[in-house]
Amino acid sequence: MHSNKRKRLEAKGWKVGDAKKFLGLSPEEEAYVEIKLSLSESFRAQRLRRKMTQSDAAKLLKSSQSRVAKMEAGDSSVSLDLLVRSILALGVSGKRLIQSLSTRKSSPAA
Amino acid sequence: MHSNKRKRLEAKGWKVGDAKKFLGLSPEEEAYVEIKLSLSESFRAQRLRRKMTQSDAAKLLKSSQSRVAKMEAGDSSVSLDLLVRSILALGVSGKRLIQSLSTRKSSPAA
DNA sequence: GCATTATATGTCAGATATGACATAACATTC
DNA sequence: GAATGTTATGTCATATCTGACATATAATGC
Repeated sequence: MHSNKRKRLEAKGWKVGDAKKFLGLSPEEEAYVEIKLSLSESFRAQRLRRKMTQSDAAKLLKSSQSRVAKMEAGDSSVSLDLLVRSILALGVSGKRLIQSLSTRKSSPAA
Repeated sequence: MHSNKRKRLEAKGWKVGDAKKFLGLSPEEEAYVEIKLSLSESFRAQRLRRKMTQSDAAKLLKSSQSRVAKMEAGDSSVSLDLLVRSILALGVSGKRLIQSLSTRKSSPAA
């Protein structure tokens, strides 16, 4: 694993440092986690771009501040469905959502 | 709505023809459905490319033939998570999965 | 320092997705 | 048209996700 990727994951609380578990992830598990993290970061970036607080976003999404925090933290209790629907609800088009998956640094599509 | 898109959705059992409900979908709801359909079709294409039956795929995914059928039918009971994890489990890389979302005809990214 | 605001973490009852099963509908070969 | 193989549809108990709440931990301004 490249160190910058490791850093990204550690920063999200995946505890890569001491986790045989993570290091043992199969390629498909790793790709899945990367897609989720990428969406998490997209969501946060879009929320901040719109100068919304987590509570503002929660209201828009008819969710709660705590769930928004978990979404942005890449918490394992958050589904891809919720992430995708939330990003779309912020006004990002399907096209741009997908572009963001392809164009990010350390992208799952890299 | 373009007639080719309508055709795609009708073919998947979304009953667009008589559905005010669908025609009334907001842009984000429509984008979400399009992403799901796109993944459904990707999954089926990949399964067939590997010359697997739905039962073969179910075994690989530790799921069931009926759920695979629902995945491919774009059934609303199937999550994005399951679709994405299943496509990855067939051996498609994260990169190619995302590319397929961008490059298809009538893509959600179009 | 201490309010105030924003974000993070833990828990849980209710909602939704899941694999499994039964069975139906289609297709292909004989 | 019977047999066989494949895919589709309906249902259900269990597993997983969800919003909500409480509360903790930053961060910012005074």
